[in-house]
Amino acid sequence: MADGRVEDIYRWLKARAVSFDLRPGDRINEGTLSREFGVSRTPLREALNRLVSERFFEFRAGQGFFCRGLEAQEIFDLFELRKVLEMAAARAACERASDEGLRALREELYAHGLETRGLSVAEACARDEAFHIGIARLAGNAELTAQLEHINERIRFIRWVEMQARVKRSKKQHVKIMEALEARNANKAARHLGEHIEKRMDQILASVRAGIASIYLDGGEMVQDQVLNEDAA
Amino acid sequence: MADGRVEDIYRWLKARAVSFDLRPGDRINEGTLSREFGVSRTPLREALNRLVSERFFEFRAGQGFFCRGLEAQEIFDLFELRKVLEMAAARAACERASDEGLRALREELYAHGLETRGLSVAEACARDEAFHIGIARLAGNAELTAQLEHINERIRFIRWVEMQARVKRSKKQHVKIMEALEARNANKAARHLGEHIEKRMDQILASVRAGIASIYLDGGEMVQDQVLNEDAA
DNA sequence: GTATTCCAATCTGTATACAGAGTTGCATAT
DNA sequence: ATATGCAACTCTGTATACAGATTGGAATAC
Repeated sequence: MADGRVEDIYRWLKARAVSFDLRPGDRINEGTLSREFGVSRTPLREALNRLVSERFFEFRAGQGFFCRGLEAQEIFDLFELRKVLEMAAARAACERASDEGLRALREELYAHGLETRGLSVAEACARDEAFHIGIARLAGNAELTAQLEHINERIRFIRWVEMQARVKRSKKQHVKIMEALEARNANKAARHLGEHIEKRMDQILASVRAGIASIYLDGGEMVQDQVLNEDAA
Repeated sequence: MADGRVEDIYRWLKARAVSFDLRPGDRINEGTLSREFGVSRTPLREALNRLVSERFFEFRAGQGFFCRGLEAQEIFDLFELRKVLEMAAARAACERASDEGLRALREELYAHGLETRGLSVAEACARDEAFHIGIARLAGNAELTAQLEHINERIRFIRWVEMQARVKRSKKQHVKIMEALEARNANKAARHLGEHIEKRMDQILASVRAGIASIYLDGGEMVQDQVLNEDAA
């Protein structure tokens, strides 16, 4: 006993929900899913209940669990929330970050954060997230960091879709943000970050539409596995 | 079947965790607790799993569930996060709120939000939260509002402790915030809110200590049930 | 007196069983 | 041909059963 199966199921389900491998709005058949993972329904439902609290699944009494939807307004709100949190994190980092912390972030950025050719969309996105989470860590607020990580998971699919379309600016913007942080210029850091994250509703609508298309297009490869090969802008 | 017992257990457990009726760090005995609520362990564990994702309980493999701790650093981080979110909400509200929305908020504030004498700490805190959540609603970002509500639940116990000590300034500050919102002066609204929410670590430490004392002082009444009778400041 | 080891009781983690609600599909009637 | 009702099946929601882990305590050794 005592080995945590729930933890494994939880991660497996979350990964499938993040990537919409389970389609938006789909009803979860507990029997099928538990057989698929080789466990009973009990721990499966425990994992699902955790994910309900994290908004990756919905629960409707008498009907069971459903995969989260993919709605533009929700994504828009999450991007706005992310912007608020990251700008606050950058300001706090300018005040509080240790010099070693800043140096480590810069080194990581220059070592792995600026070259995306040959990477899959998922890998490139992970490195982008790593830089942004790195800033949040420097702000020294664990709750803010955790909340940001959660938001990243919820918008990750849309970020994959966007990233497939265009990578270009990200790298230059990251360098500018890093420079502002090292100069401990809170206003500049926050401004660059804000512009970097800001999305208009029409952009999000387009990405959501593209995302839905790719979810229901069974033939092709998954978005996150596409390999990037643009020249660095 | 089909009636959601899990939902009821979830609310019951959350209420007990919010008020530290279950003491910080306490191990949860599933058998005892399920008998106490009159259900089996299965739905109890489903509810607990939800609350693990919401940080009201911890889960340690092989040992089961534990009530959340009460640690000053976490509370401090949550207050800081709350400040960030509320200031952003106020700015957004100044831009986007409808005139009717603002009017409704003001009327609610003047009707029920300014008189605390005779109220219990829990009631006074609920009215304070209602005003702040009202601002967030005017900002029109459902994710931000939900996140703020969640933070409020996690810091509510400490707010009860604080409120028992002093009520005074809140009311005047609320009036000032309301006036800034109606003037759609984003900087002023954000500044007043920021000052209103800001806490120093030493204040939080004092409240946490007072809170822990009141949790383990079995004799007295619970903090949240104390009745306020100060003159309005 | 203190530390250690072993045993018993307890409790967790998961599977399974079961009851009730919902759904699907076929057969029959109009 | 369409609609309706009944029956079989499926799936959810919860209880219970059971195996393995953990904890607490007593007994023993030092």
